[in-house]
Amino acid sequence: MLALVARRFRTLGEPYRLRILQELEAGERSVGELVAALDGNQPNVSKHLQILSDAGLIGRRREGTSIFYAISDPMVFKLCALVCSSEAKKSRRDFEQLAGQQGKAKR
Amino acid sequence: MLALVARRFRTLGEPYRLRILQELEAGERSVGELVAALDGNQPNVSKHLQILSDAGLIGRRREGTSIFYAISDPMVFKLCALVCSSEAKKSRRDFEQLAGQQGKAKR
DNA sequence: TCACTATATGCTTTTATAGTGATATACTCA
DNA sequence: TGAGTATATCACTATAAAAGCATATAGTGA
Repeated sequence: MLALVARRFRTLGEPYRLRILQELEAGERSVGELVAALDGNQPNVSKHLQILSDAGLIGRRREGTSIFYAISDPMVFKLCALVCSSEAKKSRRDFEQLAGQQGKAKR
Repeated sequence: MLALVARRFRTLGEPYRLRILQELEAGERSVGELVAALDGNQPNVSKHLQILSDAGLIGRRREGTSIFYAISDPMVFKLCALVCSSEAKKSRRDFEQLAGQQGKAKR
């Protein structure tokens, strides 16, 4: 169970995959569109899409020879929002601590 | 920015670290206590604690020669809860899809 | 069926990270 | 200050996952 959760987090722990999700947040995209938008190479994008799809985060739909991917579990954006706000807090803390140390150093 | 978020997810993408967090959820623990509870070796636990600490998820407090770690960002448990519920949904979907396929195969 | 396009997969190299044992550091007490 | 204990760090090995290239598969239209 714990391993499953860890696996899910790891799936999200790749900047490139987050970029893909970000792009898909605006609406569904074909592989080609993603490759163009993210300036990546096609096999690599396909592989990341496979991983996201296996994790159940995105879904696929065929249209002619193209395949369109779309977010299937909007939870990911809640997760990102939580992490972002937490990250912001941490940055503030780090900054204040740094400022505090410099204050001490001056005395 | 995106890289920071990814990094945070990756920090959580390790079963052993999740176990540590789970253990800390019950209250602060010294390194030795964690090593005993998780049946791990000390250097490894220390390294994971370092990583969690760098991410700002846990904090440290010294008491004599012992160092006690404790959750400093309870957000992690919200994250886990979200992932767990999403994981449960996915499992249900997978199961139903499998059941559907078997139904077809029988005909 | 054949050429063409879009996407997926296999294979190899590279990189990142976990685990492990030895050792260093920090603290306490005699 | 020296012995003893708790924790951290170093150096190494092993493993997993990403990038990249070549190639396979699936669909379309002539």
